[in-house]
Amino acid sequence: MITNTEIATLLRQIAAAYQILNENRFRIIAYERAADSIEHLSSEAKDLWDDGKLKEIPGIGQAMADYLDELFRTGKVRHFEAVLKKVPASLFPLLSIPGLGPKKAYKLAISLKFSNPKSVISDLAQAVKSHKVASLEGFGEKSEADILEGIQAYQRGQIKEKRMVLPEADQLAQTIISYLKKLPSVRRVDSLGSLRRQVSTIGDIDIAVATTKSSEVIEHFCKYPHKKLIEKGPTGASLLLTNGRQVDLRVQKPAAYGAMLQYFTGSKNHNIKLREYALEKGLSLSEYGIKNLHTKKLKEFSTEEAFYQALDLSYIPPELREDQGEIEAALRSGISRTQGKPPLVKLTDVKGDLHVHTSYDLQPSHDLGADSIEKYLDQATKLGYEYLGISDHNPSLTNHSEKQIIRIMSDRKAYYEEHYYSWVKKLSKKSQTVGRYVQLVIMLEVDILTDGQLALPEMAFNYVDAVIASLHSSFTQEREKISERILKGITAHPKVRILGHPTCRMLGSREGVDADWEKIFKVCRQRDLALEINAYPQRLDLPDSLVFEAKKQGLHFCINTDAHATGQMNLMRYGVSVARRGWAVKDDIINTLGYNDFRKWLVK
DNA sequence: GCCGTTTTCGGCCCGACTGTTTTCAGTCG
Repeated sequence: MITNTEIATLLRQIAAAYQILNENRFRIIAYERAADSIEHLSSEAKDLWDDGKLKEIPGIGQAMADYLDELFRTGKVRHFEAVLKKVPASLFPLLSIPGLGPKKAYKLAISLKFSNPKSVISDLAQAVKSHKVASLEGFGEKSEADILEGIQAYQRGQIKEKRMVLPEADQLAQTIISYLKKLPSVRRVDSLGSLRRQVSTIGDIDIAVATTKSSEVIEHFCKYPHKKLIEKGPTGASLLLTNGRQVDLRVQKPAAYGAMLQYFTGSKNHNIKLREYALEKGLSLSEYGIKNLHTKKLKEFSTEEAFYQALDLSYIPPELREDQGEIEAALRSGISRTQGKPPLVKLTDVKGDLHVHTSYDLQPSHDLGADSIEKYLDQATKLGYEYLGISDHNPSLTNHSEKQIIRIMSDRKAYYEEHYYSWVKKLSKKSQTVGRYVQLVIMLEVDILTDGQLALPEMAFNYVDAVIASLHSSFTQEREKISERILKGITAHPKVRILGHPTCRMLGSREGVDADWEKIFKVCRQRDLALEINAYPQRLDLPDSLVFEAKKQGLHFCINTDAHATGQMNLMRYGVSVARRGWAVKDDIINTLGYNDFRKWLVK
């Protein structure tokens, strides 16, 4: 099967070929945009094709849809092949080298007669070393050195550190931010880019500083422990840290800080759409401010709020800036200013965590947690929660008879209740206030087996309030099979109320399962089931893009940490970020309900 | 080649940097 990445690569090759052939530059941009769009799709383009929905992809029109149709039917596109035949195939690998674009790569491939795409990069390195490049028109001494460095950077990139998960990036950014704040001339510091937008994985750390003494700040930044100073100029600097991570600093005077913050927060597509929108008003946007195209005057902005306001838009939270309709939405709410920003769900809205694993040994199919129920209750109290759901893994099927499992489950319920009541008792002795203790919900995380059956005998359901159903095996099943499996699992028992970490992805190590989400969402909606937004940093599952889709269909979500130790309950905020990136408001999230309402939803 | 609260034609984001140039093309974010 042809993947989105492969399609994107193919479209970028066409764009590059067209660039060399001096084709209309907007046609080139159209191909690049289509490539970006397909690469960032939340589902496989092939599946959309199956459903006849290719043209719903932004940047895919009639012509592109026809080409892709041919690609999926026959495995190739005659038009693409004809275009690619006009340029040497050996130029494409060269595009991976920083500093080389289509024109230069073409020039090199033709002039130096590179014919083998597999060896072209080492062929080029060889050519540079024997100074065959400097004499070419448009190249010089410096180009040779740059190309060599580019090849080395490319080779390093091959073994480059994986992208960071959010907490790792957060922590690193915080360390640097505290370091920068030591300087009195630093007025304000913010993270920028994907970290500020709370994207699930982060490449580089970008940081902004507002100051009137930019050179002093840059000097201070460059003294931060590092392996290599990559770049240093009047507006910022870049460091490669000893842990292999890159940090970019941008400085700006306070009066113009807002435009800079906006510009470098991105996303690229958000900024492009915003500039197009501004142009219609006769305004041109840049990192320095807003220029009136008639008077040619540049207006500066100290805050982002003022920047968006000057465009007649209500403030758009960074998590939404992905060109998914947020500008149109801000425009609508901007008509009645009082409505202000969209009421996205906040961390403080969350009233309970329904997915934690304790150390109580019920001989489970998977792992136990590290801490006792009392410790979890204490932590939930500390976090200000109204309720806590214990969702251990089900007892293993292979090691127990049905009767034994029922026994284990009944013992477990008795154990939790006993410990809960003595915990409450102890607490009420200590404090004067009566009532208002964290409520305990006895749940279970039950495997959906490969055939869609739940890994818990019918009788054992009597000992739980509700169940989270999750996949923990056979992630590579075919789309149709795994979709049926999930549907069977979530409808197998009325006590199933939540679909746990739905895609089962592991960031950086495992793709999510390939399932028919539209169908699954429909059934969840019919049965009023919640989709879990698992806040565990390697999961962040549902992914934000699917939250966005599910929300459109009116589904509810439950943000859980899946904590295996009490400390991990603090990771809730990353789940909230995912929800926000999917445009979820408080009412979309089941565990923002007060205990009584929540209980009404949970126990049917 | 895409796209539409100026919709089926005629537009299409902005600026920095760099090296090879002598006014700019190419690349990048």
